[in-house]
Formats: sequence, structure tokens, C-alpha cells
Amino acid sequence: MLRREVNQNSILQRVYDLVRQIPAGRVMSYGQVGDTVIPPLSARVVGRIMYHASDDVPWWRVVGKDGDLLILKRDPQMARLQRHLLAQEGVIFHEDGRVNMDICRWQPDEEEI
DNA sequence: GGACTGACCAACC
DNA sequence: AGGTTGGCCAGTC
Repeated sequence: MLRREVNQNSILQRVYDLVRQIPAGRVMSYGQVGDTVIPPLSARVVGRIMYHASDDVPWWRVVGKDGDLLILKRDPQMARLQRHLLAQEGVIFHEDGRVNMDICRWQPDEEEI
């Protein structure tokens, strides 16, 4: 019982919970997610967590800081899926295939869109 | 229970 | 202007 609730819920659940709150058509960077959930949480950990994401988590709304679809390095096919899903939600892309972060970046503070 | 692994990121060649 | 390095730290083996 005395086990810290933080560990009990695990970082995993917290990250999932935050990602679920990202509205359609908006994205967050890995580093931003980590910084929002628990300040010292590194972006790298968030990336690992996304790998285990279940289908009910909109993992595709998490991209690299510059809007790059970083999954591209690991699995180009999945990057294509991610781009499709984002485009379907109305996310604006640069010609390079990167997400336009200036327009689509989202943070919990701006609950009112 | 120590060592390895990363959907990262920034700094440095 | 592109490759390498190092820090980051929760999971997994």
C-alpha cells in the first residue's frame, strides 16, 4: 500500500493518458510529452513507451521535435501509415513530409482551442 | 539485480 | 550538411 502511486500507475499509464488527451489534428513532440508528464522524463523513454502503445492510444499524434516522423528510421511503412492518419485529421505537412509544428503543436495548457 | 535497449535530442566533429 | 557521441532513464532479459 505504501508503494508510491507513481510507480504503481507507472510512467506508462501516465504517458498513455496524456497522449489520449491530444485532440485530433494536433501533435506533440516526444520531449514535450515527457516534460509534461514528469519533468525529468527523457524523450527517449517516451519513444520506448510509444512502441508498446495499444490501439486505443493515438500514438501517431506524437512526432519528433521538428515534426519529423521518427519511426521512418525504424519502419518506413509505419511512417506512411502515421502520415496518412495525421493527414486524415487535417494536420498540415511541409513538402518534406514533416508536420508543421507551428500550426499543429498542442499542449495541455491550451485546453480551449 | 546488473547489463542491454531504445518511435529522442542536442552537441560535436 | 551529414555522421558520430553522449546523456537520458524506464522496461526488459
